[in-house]
Amino acid sequence: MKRDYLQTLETAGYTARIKRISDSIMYDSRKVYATLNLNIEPNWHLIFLLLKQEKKMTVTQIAEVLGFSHPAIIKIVKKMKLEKYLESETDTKDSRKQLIKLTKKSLLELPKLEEEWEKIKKVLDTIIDEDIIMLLKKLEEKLAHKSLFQTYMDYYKIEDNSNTL
Amino acid sequence: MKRDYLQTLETAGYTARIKRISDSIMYDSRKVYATLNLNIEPNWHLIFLLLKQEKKMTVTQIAEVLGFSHPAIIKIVKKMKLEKYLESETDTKDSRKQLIKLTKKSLLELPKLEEEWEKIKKVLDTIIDEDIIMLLKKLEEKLAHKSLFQTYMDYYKIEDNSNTL
DNA sequence: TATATTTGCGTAACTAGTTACATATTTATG
DNA sequence: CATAAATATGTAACTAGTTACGCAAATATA
Repeated sequence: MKRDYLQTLETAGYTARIKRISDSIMYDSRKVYATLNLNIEPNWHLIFLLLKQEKKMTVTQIAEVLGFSHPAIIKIVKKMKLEKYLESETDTKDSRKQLIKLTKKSLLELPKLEEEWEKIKKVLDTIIDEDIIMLLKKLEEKLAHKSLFQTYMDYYKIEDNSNTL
Repeated sequence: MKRDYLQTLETAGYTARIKRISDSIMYDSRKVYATLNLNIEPNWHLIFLLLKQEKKMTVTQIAEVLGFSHPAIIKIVKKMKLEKYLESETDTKDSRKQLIKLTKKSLLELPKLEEEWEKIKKVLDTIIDEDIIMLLKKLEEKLAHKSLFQTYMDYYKIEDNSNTL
């Protein structure tokens, strides 16, 4: 039986194929970290880069900037704190806000991590070229303008009364 | 703070962006099904299409064809069985094998479901064009030839002794 | 100023996948 | 023919995300 069956499945196929690619990159990154004995998870990379640059950020800010839900950020931060890569302090002006920042350990290990990321980047560059980056942008613009769900609702003029119940 | 921050993050950004797109499509599909009061999950679509065509398949066959791990298929099948969309029988020639097939309920509801999928397809077609499909193929070919992990290992001539421990 | 609304964080329960391990059956081999 | 290896299914424990809900603090409003 053909292994590229997904390609024959049209709609369901496209989205599954995108997910397949995305998943395989993630799980492979994980394997690379494991092989290097780095106690780091793939999605931490984003947080490191972000906080290196911005120094202190709140949960909500990180979620907003990376496009995740805030509970996702809380989970990642919690784990990174356990590994002593992050610490947080309460904002003196607004006690609801938790200011999250890199620890000394992070800053110490960052050069080594950056070296590894550079090596991973070289490998990823053999897969992801200019065309793909352009296309990512195109897709993002389409989805940023209006979500797929909203497009569907508008297309068929369905009224979303999920908020009015 | 800019919302397209991911675009500045290079390597980590690309993979996160692909995941972001893939996730948003999935969660939006889920919303569409919910709005239509269809008690169906997005990834069931693939199973329906596959079994409609192939009639009977084993867990391993489905996993192979769709590119999932076999436990993933077991989970999906289990849920679809609970909703009476699938049933299975033990292969008479090889009692290890479970032959999975659509139920009468599935066959009865399929026309209606296909109608809905056609509507969803129209909306997805406003996002996914020829360029994107071509690119998907390109990416898949690169990854099919050699996994990212293997590419990394070969690139830096690291010996994978995870199997020899 | 008192009350209502918004905002920020956190948790719970869910989905979708993975790898690693266990068990049973079938097939291959000495 | 007995034993070893491969195959098929299933379970457990894990990751990564989501939505829905609760609570407290800050802000807006009557």
